[in-house]
Amino acid sequence: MKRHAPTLEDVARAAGVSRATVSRVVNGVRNVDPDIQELVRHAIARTGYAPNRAARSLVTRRAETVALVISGAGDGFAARVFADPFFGRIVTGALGHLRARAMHPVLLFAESEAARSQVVDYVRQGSVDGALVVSVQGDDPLPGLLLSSRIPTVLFARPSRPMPVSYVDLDNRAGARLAVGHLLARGCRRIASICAPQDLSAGRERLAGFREALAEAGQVDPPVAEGAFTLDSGVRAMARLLAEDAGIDGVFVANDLMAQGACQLLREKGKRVPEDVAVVGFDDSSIAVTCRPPLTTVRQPVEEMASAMAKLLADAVQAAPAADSGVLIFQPELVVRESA
Amino acid sequence: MKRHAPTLEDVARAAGVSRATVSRVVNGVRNVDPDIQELVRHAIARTGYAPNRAARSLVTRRAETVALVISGAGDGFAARVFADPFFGRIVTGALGHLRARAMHPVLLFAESEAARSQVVDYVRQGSVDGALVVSVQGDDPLPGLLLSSRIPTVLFARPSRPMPVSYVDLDNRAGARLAVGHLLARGCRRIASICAPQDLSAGRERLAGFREALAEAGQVDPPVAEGAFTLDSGVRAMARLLAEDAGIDGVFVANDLMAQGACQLLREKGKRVPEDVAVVGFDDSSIAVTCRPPLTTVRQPVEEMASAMAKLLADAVQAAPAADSGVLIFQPELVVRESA
DNA sequence: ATGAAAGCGCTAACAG
DNA sequence: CTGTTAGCGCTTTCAT
Repeated sequence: MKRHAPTLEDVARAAGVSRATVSRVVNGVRNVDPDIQELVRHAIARTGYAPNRAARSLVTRRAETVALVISGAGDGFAARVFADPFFGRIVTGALGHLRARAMHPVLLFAESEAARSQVVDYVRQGSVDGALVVSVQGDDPLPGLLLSSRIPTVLFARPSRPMPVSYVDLDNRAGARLAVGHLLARGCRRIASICAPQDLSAGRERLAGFREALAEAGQVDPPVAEGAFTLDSGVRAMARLLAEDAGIDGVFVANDLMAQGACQLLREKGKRVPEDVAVVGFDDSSIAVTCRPPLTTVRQPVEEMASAMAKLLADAVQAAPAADSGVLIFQPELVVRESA
Repeated sequence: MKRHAPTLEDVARAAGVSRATVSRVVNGVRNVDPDIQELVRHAIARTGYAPNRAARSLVTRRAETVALVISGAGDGFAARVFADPFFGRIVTGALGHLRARAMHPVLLFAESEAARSQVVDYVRQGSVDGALVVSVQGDDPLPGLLLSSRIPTVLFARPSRPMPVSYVDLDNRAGARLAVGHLLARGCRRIASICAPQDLSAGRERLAGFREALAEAGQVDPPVAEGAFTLDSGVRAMARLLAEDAGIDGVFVANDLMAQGACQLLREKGKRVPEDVAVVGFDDSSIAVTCRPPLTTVRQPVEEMASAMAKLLADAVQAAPAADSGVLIFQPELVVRESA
């Protein structure tokens, strides 16, 4: 048995041609005699050859790989990410586009200072050609680090502090207005909100849209409680809201997971959803369907957005090292189910 | 501005030493004069040098990276994976160990034939030193492919067909017996099960343990319905069970997600949990806590198992190419909450 | 259309 | 303790 994996050299010898020819066949470069191609393919199959990525990457200066970084913080971060279908949609969307471009996606978690710098090292070492990053935390230092390392980067959602970087985002303000409009239309008179962390651009925008729409309808200073995107935090926020004003008859919640939490608490407090309190979520994640009752929610076209993100990155990688940044804003859509 | 990233050569020049010396400093090899070390470190910082992974990997024949492959099938596979906290626990556990060994985890999805062969290519190209694989599907061809590519591999759970590969697993049979024992002890007389896919070893073992324990207590041929680990399938399986025998007063469900589905259906049918029907889940995932009522469940020490898996792999990578396979079996534990 | 040869950036003997 | 040197496996001009 051979010690090492077969190399181009081995295949060349087996086929009786030069390394260069085998390389051409492997890479599908034309200008190779069909007969010889056949010969080489045979030799490849016989030897069980697989190109060595490191060697190739060393000369092409390409890894054919992009990082998909989920950046946040706290204990059990990975566990939390895996409890939220939202990320599954992002991964699905990005995968679709990357597979087509024959780019390998590599999922990385940056949940701590140490992990973050490991991620930065990883990309700086040329292991990937670029990074797609999803921050769950406001003021995430990662985009800045990546940017100053001159790594092609595309963010999901606008960075909390302005910087020259590409990103895709949802028109969050419009989403909130959609939700409030629906609540108003079904006759709610006392509307509250469980908002997202305010250090996140999306969190601020959704709250701003909520307040604007409500102000236009004449309700000022509505009850608001902040959650952290988790189910638990939704339960607690709803409890606070009820304590503040027991007469609430409509709630706009900044994501589906917290909306599910709100529904749970409401039921425990003897309130019927939507008869006593109508609830509108955000994201249209799979939870919206499995929740009891199924959630009326603001649909974010996550898969499309993630796919666009991948496309933006692929373009940036292909182009000059410093391609100019692109921004893509998507429009939300209201999906009416039973909770409101 | 420089065209390319700085290389060892650049740093060496800047520090007035040879490439080898810089390399030694970078890799923490001793035998380097402290003063020179300082000098070199300075030069590294000034130039913003980061070692090129491809070049290093080419000579060391190490990628310092392992793949964590989640293998299954079907549309929206990634989405389903991200809806199940179980995987989050695996990732968390594996990450802990890998980070300590300065190994980079790369999460890969093998949800289709095409994706699977991409994964195999990826590992065969030497992009990773080994693979940790979690199959959600019986008869997964991936372990076999990896094995015949002579890639160090460790599986989560026993492969459906015997093969010389390392794996960690739970004593699933014991877990089922724990659950049945509890149901029996609380007085259930008519116990059913929502089992997992029977092409999975874990599915077969849990069902076997269930039947054994019940047979010993004198209940033969209990009602059984198969689910697919998803919430939806749990709902449907529970409906079938009830249709078959309305007198069921206890259910052993093969995972928490399906148990949640069962609880939902039970409630809709006007049955109280646990008063009318007691439900025991499996895994002790985060769902067990957030479910209403919180689930009594069989705890699987997933994080520990995943960590052990990573350790097994790291050892295999360090050792000879063909280190002998190791098998580690963990014991389950019953966690009593409110559902039974 | 094919081959020869020059590196890509790094590590690891081997000298000194 | 430090420098010199020989590749690792591959792509890519440049000849032929």
